[in-house]
Amino acid sequence: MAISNPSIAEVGRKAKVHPSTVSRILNKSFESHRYSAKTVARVIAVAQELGYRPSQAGRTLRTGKTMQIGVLVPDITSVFFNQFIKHLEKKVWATGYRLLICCSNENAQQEQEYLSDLLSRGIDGLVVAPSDTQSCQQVITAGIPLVSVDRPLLGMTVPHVGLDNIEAGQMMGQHLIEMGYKHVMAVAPCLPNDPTLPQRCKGLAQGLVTEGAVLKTVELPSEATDEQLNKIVNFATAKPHTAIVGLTEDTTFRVYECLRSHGLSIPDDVGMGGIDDFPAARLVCPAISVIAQPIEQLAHKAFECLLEMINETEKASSTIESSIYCQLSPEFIRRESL
Amino acid sequence: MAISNPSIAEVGRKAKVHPSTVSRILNKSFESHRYSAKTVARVIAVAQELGYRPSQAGRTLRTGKTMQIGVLVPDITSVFFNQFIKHLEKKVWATGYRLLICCSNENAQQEQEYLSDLLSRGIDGLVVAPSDTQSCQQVITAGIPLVSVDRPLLGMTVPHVGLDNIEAGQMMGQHLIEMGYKHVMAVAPCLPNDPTLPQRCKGLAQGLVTEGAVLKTVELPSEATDEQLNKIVNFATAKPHTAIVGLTEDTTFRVYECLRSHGLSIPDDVGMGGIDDFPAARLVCPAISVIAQPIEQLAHKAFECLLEMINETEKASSTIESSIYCQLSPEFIRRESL
DNA sequence: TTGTAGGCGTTATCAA
DNA sequence: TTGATAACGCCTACAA
Repeated sequence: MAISNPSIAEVGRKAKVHPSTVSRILNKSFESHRYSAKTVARVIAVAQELGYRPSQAGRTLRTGKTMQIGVLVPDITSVFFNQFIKHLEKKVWATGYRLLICCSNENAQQEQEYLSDLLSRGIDGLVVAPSDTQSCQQVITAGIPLVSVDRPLLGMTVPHVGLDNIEAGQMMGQHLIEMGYKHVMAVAPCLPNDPTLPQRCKGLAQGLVTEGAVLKTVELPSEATDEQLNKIVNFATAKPHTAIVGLTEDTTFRVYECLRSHGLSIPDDVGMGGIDDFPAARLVCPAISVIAQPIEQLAHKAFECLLEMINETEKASSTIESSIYCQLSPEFIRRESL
Repeated sequence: MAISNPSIAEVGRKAKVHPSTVSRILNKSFESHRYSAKTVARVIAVAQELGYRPSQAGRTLRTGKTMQIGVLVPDITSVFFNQFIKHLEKKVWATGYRLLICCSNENAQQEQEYLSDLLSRGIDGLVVAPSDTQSCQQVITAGIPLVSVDRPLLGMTVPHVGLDNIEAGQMMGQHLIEMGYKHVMAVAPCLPNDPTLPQRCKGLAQGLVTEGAVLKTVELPSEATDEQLNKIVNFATAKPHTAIVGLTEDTTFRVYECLRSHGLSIPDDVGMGGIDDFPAARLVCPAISVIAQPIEQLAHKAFECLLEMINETEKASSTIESSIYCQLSPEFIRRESL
């Protein structure tokens, strides 16, 4: 029997004042109403004594605001989104908002349902790393402030905060040629709706500007077959000056695991690098050189952007200049594998 | 300007029926009210057309249920809680509930505030891995169904689902003596309120039953000083047949990193093991032998237990037999470091 | 300095 | 087979 929380009415009854008085005192809204210090003290005391806690449901119904922000990411177990959420949460909490975290598992239908549910529960804004192009349409239609992170929603004038993936690829490519690698294989996860992957590839190609450099791209499914793994190993051992680049933390992890299980020596037999950093990359031996994202900055920018939109929609000034497209610079972390 | 969703009233207006009719049709609550197929179809069509979405706030105010479940963990970035949440979420979603995820950062005050906030927003139940002994008191007082996971709330008759930590320690200890190790150091994080750590130690001691076996325990703060790290290295190199056991994934990671940076060879110079598994443990070379938890099962049991309590409190049958204490068995994963 | 009344969206109870 | 009404807890324009 969930003990029903005391309402504003009960506090008022016990303090011998009208509920509205309680509301104003507890919310410190004294613009047009000033109360005697005695009353204020009494009301606060009673509220404390009764353990009064405002009902968000009531408040939301009245004000239309939930003070909740939705976050939809494709995968909550990846280090990147993990950290992102952690930073976002810290920032968000400080402003009184709370996070409603959702995980689409890279599944378009699940994403749709999740968003629909969020809209139903009520959110004041949404931060999304979309795994589907269309799922956010309903959020836009509902007029809820929206920011995409990591993966942009191409052609949808939604503000975006993410990595400069071209630059990330270039950085890696340039380092590769500096180290004398010529044959490079980029390994990508099978995510046709993730526009960051072709961009990273494109950057990689742009960075690999030297006589006879070759870039090959291959997709590695989540449950890779021996055939697919062999393809990578064959590439790695076929020629000298060969390097493999994982385009995401997951692919980097799995490729590294594969190369090692085949007894290949890194970086002697083959070079190895990755885009996105993760703890294991520095623990393994040889440690893996990676391109890291400024995750905290990403989270901060995304929330600042969202907050601005929320405040604007409140003022109904609707200066929908929502063409913010923020690209942050990556950082190369040199370790031992390249 | 967040477009206000159509309400049940607007659907009713357009479909020429009373709001309550809409409500019952959309909720399929036809026990005492049967409507003509024509009306039903029309209402559903209009709802669809208008893009009607029920307002959780209104519903909550009326029913007292939020269909939200709080999850409070000390650290969202640890692999263990990560996976736990992932599994929990999948299970919870299927029953119509949603997760409100909170991260206390091992901070008692933050935990208090979080819980207070959750109570204010309204949750139908709470799954908590407490980092403080008292913070859950307010949840109990509020009469909200509660289950602790991982870390039990000692002496508080709150249902618990967690690992059999004694058994986990024993398993590790037994393997240690089988492999001929005699001098063992257990490395723990500085978490005085985590009762699983002493239990893991206790089990370890119980497992180390052999002539001349020695168990030493040391705490490793989050930002370890050189002195603390040297202490570990000195222990590792002082005598033969020495092994180090990380009591959590974090300590295991850091100790391994430290041993390696000091050029120690594992397992030749020193053995290394850990309680709790994590991806990096199998990627490093030598791979780390660990005790793994049945995380998915943990999440399932915890939710089943919570759901039962929620349904019971609803029926107000209040058979508060809440003395469930569920301990799951660990699994030893032999790799190369021991 | 305090009170009053209305309504946010929903559903349960009662009536027709 | 359908409708009317009240109430959940809160906030706020308006009145005293």
